[in-house]
Amino acid sequence: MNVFEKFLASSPIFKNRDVLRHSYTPENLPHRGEQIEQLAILLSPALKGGLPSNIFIYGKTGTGKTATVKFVTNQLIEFSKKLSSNVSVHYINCEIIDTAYRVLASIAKGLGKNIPMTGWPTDQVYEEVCKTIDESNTKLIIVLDEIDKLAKKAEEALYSLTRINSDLKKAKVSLIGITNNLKFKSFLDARVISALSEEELVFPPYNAEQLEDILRQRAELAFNKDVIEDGVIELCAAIAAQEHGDARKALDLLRVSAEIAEREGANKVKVEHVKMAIKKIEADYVAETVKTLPIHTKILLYGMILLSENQDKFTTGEIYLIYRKLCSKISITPLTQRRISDLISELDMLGIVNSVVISKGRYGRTREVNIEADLSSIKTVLDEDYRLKELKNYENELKRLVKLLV
DNA sequence: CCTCCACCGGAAAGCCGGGTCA
DNA sequence: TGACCCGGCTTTCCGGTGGAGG
Repeated sequence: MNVFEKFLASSPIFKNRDVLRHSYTPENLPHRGEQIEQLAILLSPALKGGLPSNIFIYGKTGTGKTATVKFVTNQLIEFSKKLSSNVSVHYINCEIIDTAYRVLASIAKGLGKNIPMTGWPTDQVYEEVCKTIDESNTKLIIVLDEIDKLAKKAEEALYSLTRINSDLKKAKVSLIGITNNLKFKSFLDARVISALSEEELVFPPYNAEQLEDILRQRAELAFNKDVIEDGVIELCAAIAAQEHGDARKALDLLRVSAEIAEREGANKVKVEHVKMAIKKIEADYVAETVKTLPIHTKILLYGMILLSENQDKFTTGEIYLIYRKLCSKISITPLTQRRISDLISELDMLGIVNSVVISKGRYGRTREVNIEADLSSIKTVLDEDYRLKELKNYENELKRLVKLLV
């Protein structure tokens, strides 16, 4: 039997797993009716030959911003074809396309004009883009997803985009900016903000009930009949609702649960699979986070793990002492305590450790730290770092030092 | 009630790599 | 091409502080 044969056999659980992926845009969006309606109203002038206002959309991750915009713009395109009015939409994810140059090149490309990846001065590209847009003679709607990623690098470009209509003769451009950064407004140039947010749309987080509806709708498409046991969807929804109502998280959780069930050879997804999925997602997060940490933070964590063998809470001072020791062993120049203090806060933000500032009276004021994430997941990742390999040789010496501290 | 510990955490300046502009 | 700028990281400096012990 060919090794691939068993993987080809149709899954007892999944009917179509793509439905659970982030990239999937569903045919209807539960509990976003209001936002869809508002967006449609704002965009409708494009169909009547008018110019829609620029729109700014806020909302945390997984609140359906991108899905809603894609949904509405797709409908807009569809409808404009019926009316044979000339409307087009260009979607840009600013996390991927993150410089002024690339944004402009991307717009040009969307209209069928290729611009070399590098080489031209930006203002020449801008002129070229204007020309191209004008030639196309269309109502162009540009969607800038994750616009905060762009703003830091290319504020100037944003500004010129907001004023592009004065450089156009026939065509018209309106912009839709999307961000999950609620503080975005405060650090952007006021001119740009006021130009961009002629209209604003806010996407509130979903609550547990709404998440359940979303999950049920997708589950219907993604799974075979009756493979999801009672309580599974409710649990996924409840967990995601706790973490700011993120639909993306809820869908991930459901998908991973089902994948675990499938791998186990089970023919139903049970509540216990969800519990395993929660653990797996958590472990994956820790592994991924720790892996990408800078070396000093890794050393710091390594030290904390050593400390945690003898005590479950430690102070900044203790951590710093061990940290310096570790640095000298692998000949890396240590950072100052002030910096380490900040690194500990960063680990706290990432949810790897937990730190609280406490006062021990006569014995000073310090931060009390304990490791929150799964120890063994952290260890595994740290052991993979070649720069920390050397430390294995000093294990006994280091353990003795740690004992002395207690 | 005062002291004084052991660190917190803000401010500012230095350093460095990468990008921009004339 | 070199001067210049920018943002992230780090150091230096330092005023501030909750509460156990006197």
